[in-house]
Amino acid sequence: MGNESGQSFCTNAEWMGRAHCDKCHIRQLMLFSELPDTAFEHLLAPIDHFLYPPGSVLYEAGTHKPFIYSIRRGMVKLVHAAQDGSNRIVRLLGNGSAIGLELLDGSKSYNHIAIAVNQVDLCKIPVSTIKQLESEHPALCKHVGKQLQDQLNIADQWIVALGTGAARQRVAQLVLVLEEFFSEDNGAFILLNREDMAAMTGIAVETVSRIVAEFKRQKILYRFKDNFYMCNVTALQVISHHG
Amino acid sequence: MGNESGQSFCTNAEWMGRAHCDKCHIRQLMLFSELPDTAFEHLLAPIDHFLYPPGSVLYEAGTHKPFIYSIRRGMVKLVHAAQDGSNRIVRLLGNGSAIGLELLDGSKSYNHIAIAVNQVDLCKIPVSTIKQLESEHPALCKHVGKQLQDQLNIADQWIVALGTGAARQRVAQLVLVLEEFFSEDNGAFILLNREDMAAMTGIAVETVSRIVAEFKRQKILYRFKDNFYMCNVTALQVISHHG
DNA sequence: GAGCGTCATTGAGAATTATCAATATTCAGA
DNA sequence: TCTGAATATTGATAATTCTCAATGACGCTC
Repeated sequence: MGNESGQSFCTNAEWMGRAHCDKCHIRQLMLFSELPDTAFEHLLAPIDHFLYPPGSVLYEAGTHKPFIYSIRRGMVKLVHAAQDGSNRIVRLLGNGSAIGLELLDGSKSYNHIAIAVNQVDLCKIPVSTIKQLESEHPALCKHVGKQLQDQLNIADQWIVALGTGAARQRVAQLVLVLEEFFSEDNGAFILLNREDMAAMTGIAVETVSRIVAEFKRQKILYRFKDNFYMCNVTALQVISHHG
Repeated sequence: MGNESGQSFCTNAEWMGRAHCDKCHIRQLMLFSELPDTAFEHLLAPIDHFLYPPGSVLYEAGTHKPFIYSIRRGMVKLVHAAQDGSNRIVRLLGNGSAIGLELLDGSKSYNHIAIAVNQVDLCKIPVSTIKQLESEHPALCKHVGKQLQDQLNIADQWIVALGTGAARQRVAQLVLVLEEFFSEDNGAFILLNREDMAAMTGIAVETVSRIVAEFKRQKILYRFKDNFYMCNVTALQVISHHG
């Protein structure tokens, strides 16, 4: 089931150096917002900064490397693998989200497989460092709680939006989620491959493909550049609510 | 959309008196486990103890009464109401779970409608009291985080088990969830009505009914007493994994 | 115990979706 | 630019599920 060899899954990850949280320009978006600069002066274990190419496995369910990850930029999918080999994508997380937090609650292993969807820029934080910072700065605990509450809200939205209604409604909702949470500055977003879209909505790949192709023909969804797409939000909202 | 009148939804709730957390015999199961008895000596706002009959609305989405609830005994469903009037049950929570925690993260209103499924025995805790206790006992924050992590795990399980696969598999999973988390001392559990089962699995009521009736005919599911049922776990597991 | 309302079950046909198979498109690398 | 592999689209049919409608079962009140 899990990988027992002990070697890293991420031989292709690029080490970007030691993280300098005190100088991090996006810290206010991250787990360590509101901690003072001085908090990072005497860390027992260092925080490292990595760049993972698309498709990298950040961690596997059942493994127990003592790290949590804070996503600086990029998209990560959390996958549940069933016994029969089928996969279900449970959550899609992006800039500012922290993953692997289950380790802070005494869980001995990760609950999901975490895979980079596009290039992912993240900080790898030892659990011991989090515990040290939490003991020195109780406010951190509230930020961990906020992360969890955010993810709970996302999970609820997932259940409601992607788990209810006909296939066309679900795909419309999925595109809306991508548009809302993962569009770039130019307003365009990466359209995931059909297999991933199927694994998010619980629909067969071919059905997803048919619906996406239909949206494209109707110009509700259109390619902007490369793998970036744009969509007609209003039209998709109508579809998602009625069919 | 929401109820704007300001009057309580729960005119039928029975007040069981002021809670005495320091003497609570199930405190170790609840939100306040590990807090010292002395923590409850000078509460600014009191914690009250209520008994709600089945079907009571504990709170409504969009409302903002400043209370969170700790379930001592009973089952509560968290419901998301869609614009079109359809409902989706997002989560089912029982003994020891806390609900309404979104208020602690600055959310101005509840995220769901919370409804008692059977008789529910709970403590109603003012948000100000939680904040007071949190400031005096930072450890409480970790317990809130644990609650959130637990609920996140439940939500993930919901997505995987009840949102994937054919109707028969989902209903089998649902019965297994009821058996695992909500069975009484005698091993029997309440079988929800078909409408609720449909709202949990995203399946039509009639389809749920057909499948439940089929399980009954196959003696995989059988009535124990009153509205309490028992099931053949092994058979349901086989169905849930294969069909 | 009869009547009544609510909920569960069943039936039949329509609509949706899955499955298997073929074709088209895209993209990376030679 | 060509080629091959991977991915996306489309077609045809089978299976599943939804919908509308009718019937049955159960508890409650009078």
